[in-house]
Amino acid sequence: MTANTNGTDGAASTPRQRILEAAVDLFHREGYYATSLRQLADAVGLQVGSLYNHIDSKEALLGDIMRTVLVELIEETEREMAAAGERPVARVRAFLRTSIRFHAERRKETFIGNTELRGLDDANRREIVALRDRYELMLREALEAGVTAGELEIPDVQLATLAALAICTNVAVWYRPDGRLSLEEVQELLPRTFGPLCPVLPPLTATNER
Amino acid sequence: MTANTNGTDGAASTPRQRILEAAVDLFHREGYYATSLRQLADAVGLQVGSLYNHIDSKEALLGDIMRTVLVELIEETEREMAAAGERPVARVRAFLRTSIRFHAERRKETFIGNTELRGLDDANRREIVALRDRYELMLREALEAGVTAGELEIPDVQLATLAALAICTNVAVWYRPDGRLSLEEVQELLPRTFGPLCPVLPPLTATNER
DNA sequence: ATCCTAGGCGAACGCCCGTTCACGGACGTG
DNA sequence: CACGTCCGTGAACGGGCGTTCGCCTAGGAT
Repeated sequence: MTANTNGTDGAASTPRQRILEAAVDLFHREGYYATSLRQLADAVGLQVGSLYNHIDSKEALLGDIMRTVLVELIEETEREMAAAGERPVARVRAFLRTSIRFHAERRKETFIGNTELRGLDDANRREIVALRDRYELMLREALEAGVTAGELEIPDVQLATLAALAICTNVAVWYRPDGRLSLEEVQELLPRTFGPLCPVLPPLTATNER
Repeated sequence: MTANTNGTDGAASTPRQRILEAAVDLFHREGYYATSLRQLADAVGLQVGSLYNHIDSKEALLGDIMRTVLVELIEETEREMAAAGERPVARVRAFLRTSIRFHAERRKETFIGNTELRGLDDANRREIVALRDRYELMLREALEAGVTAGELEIPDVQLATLAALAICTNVAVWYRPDGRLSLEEVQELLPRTFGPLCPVLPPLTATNER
């Protein structure tokens, strides 16, 4: 156990944080396997051996990045869905809005999280997959509740879950902060391409939608 | 120029075909960078040096795989859209059905095509990106035609294009031949999660839909 | 003033990588 | 039977990889 317990961000930039940031950048641009620890060391201005004062291994570094971003995604989504109230449609929309924003704002980390699963060993992979399943479940349950409440009409809830997640996840691939559409516009327009939401869009009263 | 010109499949299994098939398998399961030519040689029962009687380089092998699958995807889609007739909605649905089927049946190759772009050098990458842009354009033009014809109501055509492609591309990630739903069911149900198609589903007359 | 420790340095380790090449056998063609 | 071509063999190449380690110094605690 070398690496210290420095989690995300405290106050300034600890060496560990600078390493994590540079790793996110490199893993996103070049890919995990194509990135060497020597490149990473260069990027933070260290010798390659010194990295090991802050990380346990290259693979643990990838695991930490993926775990952190997934945990934060889940936490933010739980918060937003809770704030959206009880109505399933409002909860689904909160999920989608949060997902779109998160995948846009944290596109490097989320992209890594969706691409580099194969770089993890069994223990890490199982953990990440479990987190991802939990995230997927949050949407599926909201959709199911919508069907049960008669607010949504969905031929197959599992398929709808996969479709919605694909749309949101893909934001990390194409979104650019200086792109044609602002983040607010994307958050407003993109969910309209999700079928189950379309026919139900009008009946949602303004009081339940924040 | 070593490698012979053997394209896809002639009659039986030439060494080159066996190499391509094994490479698809390994690149899909382990990733391009994580796959070594020694693994590949083992998989086809050759020594590593012998591979070079059939390929130019590891990277050219990846490029060939990606190019082939994209070209076939475009050709099949063009054929199906042409067979669907002139009405934009029918053409959009043909695109989606073909895309879903192709990404299900060729999920290994298409997965590689969507994940390993970074493994290509500039020349190969430009070519692949150009093919992908062409594919995307086929859908966008059909959607635009639908809007112009008043058959589709789409707030932002580019966003809708990205969303639809994300849904279809993602099929390669989760589809299993022995899964809960048959390919026919997925082809029928998944497009219904694509918003713009929903309200317009009934008015399509039976004569124009094959 | 002394000690302790965190952490950077830089060399080294063993390993595996993609690629090359001289060699030799198999085999269809004249 | 001789010849040329195809192609598999197996060793070798240089280089980059992740990781380890002994050394040294700076700075806070006592």
